Amino acid sequence: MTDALEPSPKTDGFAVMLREAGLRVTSQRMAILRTLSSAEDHPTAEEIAGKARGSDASISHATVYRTLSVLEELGLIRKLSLENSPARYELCGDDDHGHIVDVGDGTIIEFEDEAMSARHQAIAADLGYEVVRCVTIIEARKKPGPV
Amino acid sequence: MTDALEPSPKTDGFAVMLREAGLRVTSQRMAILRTLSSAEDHPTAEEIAGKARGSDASISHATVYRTLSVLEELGLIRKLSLENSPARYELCGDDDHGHIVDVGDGTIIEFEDEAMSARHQAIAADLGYEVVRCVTIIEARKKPGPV
DNA sequence: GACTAGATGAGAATGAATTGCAATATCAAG
DNA sequence: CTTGATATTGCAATTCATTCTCATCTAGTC
Ligand SMILES: [Mn+2]
Ligand SMILES: [Mn+2]
Ligand SMILES: [Zn+2]
Ligand SMILES: [Zn+2]
Repeated sequence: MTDALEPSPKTDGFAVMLREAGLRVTSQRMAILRTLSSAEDHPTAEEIAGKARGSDASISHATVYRTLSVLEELGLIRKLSLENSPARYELCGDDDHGHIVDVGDGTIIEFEDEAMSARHQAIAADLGYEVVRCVTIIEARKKPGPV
Repeated sequence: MTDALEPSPKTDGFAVMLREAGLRVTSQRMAILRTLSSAEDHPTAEEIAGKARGSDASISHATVYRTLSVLEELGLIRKLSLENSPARYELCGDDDHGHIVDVGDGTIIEFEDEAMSARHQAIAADLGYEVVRCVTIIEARKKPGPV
């Protein structure tokens, strides 16, 4: 139940990161960052726009898209391109985590798997590459419940 | 240098699979399947349309999209939704393979990794899911070549 | 050869994302 | 605290991939 609309140590950090990148700290950018910071799920650009308007009314969707691009290049957020649906976004911690998408209802479950991440690094390294970003999406179906 | 436009044991197999699924075997569907069958890369729908028109002139792009959906549901092909670009398609063998996308030039390299696939199954199973499909995309940068 | 459900072609429509441009706001400098 | 340079924004129009509508066509069946 933390208030997503107020400054906090976490969001203040965002401001610093923007400045360090030579970008201006605008109310729109902070509102979007706060929205992502308080999101438990993986919202789409338009969902982010809707929530961000709660703290800073009338943020245009053009600004949302532009800001999301900027933040992604900055490495602050991650974009998930799922099939047949608009892209979804999340703040990134520095973990390489994967997503299970329930093909039944679209639920997204996150998971971390050290072995998998290690494999990604190794596979890329073998081919002379250095990992920039990994996307793992496991589309899966709920198994018939036990008993 | 095999001719992609002629029937072959492989493409005859496609016809059988279509019939078994209760679908009609049309020249358009076969042309698209042959195109994918001879593709070394991961073409987009429009690229597929262009090549398929070589064997069956004037296949509409609507038909290409419709056919690709049908073939995907049938499990004959796989759709890859990469970021910031139209979807790409490939025939699927029954292997769960991943893709390394060179962030420099967009090159797509395929890889198979038994350990990784096993992890996918295990992770899903742990959460009570059964894998339908896995997408692994490793965006990576070429490492400075040795000497 | 005729019938019929399924498939196609042409183009309009949709929806996500991007862009041009004039107006606005950030922030460094004075 | 002002000012000015310029990054950023809002709005609307635009692009682009993909989907849809519907009249026409065709594969498969008898
Ligand atoms: Mn969501
Ligand atoms: Mn290609
Ligand atoms: Zn996530
Ligand atoms: Zn592939």
